[in-house]
Amino acid sequence: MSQTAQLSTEQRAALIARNLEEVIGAEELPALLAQNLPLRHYIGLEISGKLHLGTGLMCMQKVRDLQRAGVHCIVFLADWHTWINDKLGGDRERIKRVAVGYFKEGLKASLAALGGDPEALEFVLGSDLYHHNDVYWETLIEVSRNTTLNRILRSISIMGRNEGESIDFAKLIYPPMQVADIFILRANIAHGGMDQRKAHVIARDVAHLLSIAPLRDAHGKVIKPIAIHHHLLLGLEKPPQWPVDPEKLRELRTAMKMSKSKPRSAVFIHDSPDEIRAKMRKAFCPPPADGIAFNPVLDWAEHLIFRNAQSLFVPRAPENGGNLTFESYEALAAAYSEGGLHPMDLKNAMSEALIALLEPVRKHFEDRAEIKAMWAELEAML
RNA sequence: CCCGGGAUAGCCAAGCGGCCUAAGGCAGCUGACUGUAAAUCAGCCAUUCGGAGGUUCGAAUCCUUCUCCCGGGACCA
Repeated sequence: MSQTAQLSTEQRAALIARNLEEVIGAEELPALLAQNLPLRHYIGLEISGKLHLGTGLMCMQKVRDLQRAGVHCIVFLADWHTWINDKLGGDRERIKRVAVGYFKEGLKASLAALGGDPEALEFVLGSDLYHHNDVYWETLIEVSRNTTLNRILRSISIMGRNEGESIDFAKLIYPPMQVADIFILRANIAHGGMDQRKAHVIARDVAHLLSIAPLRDAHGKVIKPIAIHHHLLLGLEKPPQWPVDPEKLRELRTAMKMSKSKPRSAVFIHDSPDEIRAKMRKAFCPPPADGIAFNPVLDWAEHLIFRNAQSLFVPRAPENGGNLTFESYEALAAAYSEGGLHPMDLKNAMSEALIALLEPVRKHFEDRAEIKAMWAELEAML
């Protein structure tokens, strides 16, 4: 905190807003910071399987930034949302155990590896938040009263569902619950990947319509939560249409995000070095002639490696030109585009860089029997 | 509770009494080719058709029953 005290409002705002895909309500941020109000952040995570780099690193990278900016960070372990979405077999007691066991450990280890403070990170379990909490349920109804069915239907389509596919009614309760979570946790900053923007936008739209638990600033004025959305890492697979239509690039990137249900698309935070190398070797990595607009390996270099390391070292055999070091993503992308870096050398470099970045996380899971046991319990549920 | 439709591999899906130790597609796996992946080519991938009975020389295919899913209706003091 002493470090925070030395940061100017501008510096804090810059830390909060950096490396994001978008900040909704950016213009409200300086005023909020100037009030010296203790800021609260929230990111809600459904307990739905092994932690991949999108959750472990992309989310926690931002948490680290926020902590440095003096924001109190909260991970909301959404066990009810897991239940609603039929994940992990629906055994609620086990979901809870996995949430507070595996998920918490994995996220703390990831945050620590990225230079954040895991001890300062607050974890709130959905079940605990909802238990005997009238204000929560009242807010859920208030949010629902101020949202239309059409809007809810639109917002659930992002949960990986296809049009026309039949769903049970509980799925419709999911988005308003997510919105209520934000207000009941009194989060000034709602954080998630780009796939979370619909729920966050609803939260902002209803913010001024709530009477039970509105969000207020230091002067008691009702305010909207600021929504920050990080980049969704590309999965390592080839997209369905290739080459990609530049017009559709944005939606394709969302559709092609890393996913735990497509094991080839994702690297998990505790993958072994050999697993990481194998996945990288199989990754879709189009040659420079095809452009670099859609290249998962470069995407990871930009969003994971250069956000956490000064450089990327490329080990190369002498006959292929010898070793290389890149100091920035721009330099790397330029070299790749010009054909000065072979895809395989890029992959090798990325494998080793990721292995190094994840080394503390892997050790955390390997060294302690009880943590390994949590991981084993989760694997058994998949 | 009633009527109707359905249940075939991870997913989609053909077959509707013998040629089914079940077509095809997607996904996946292995190999070839590329100094990566992709693309392409070759190979592998359900002894079994939601469960249990029965009819028959013979059933995924017909009958009975149970379970589950979908659509609709009924109930609504």
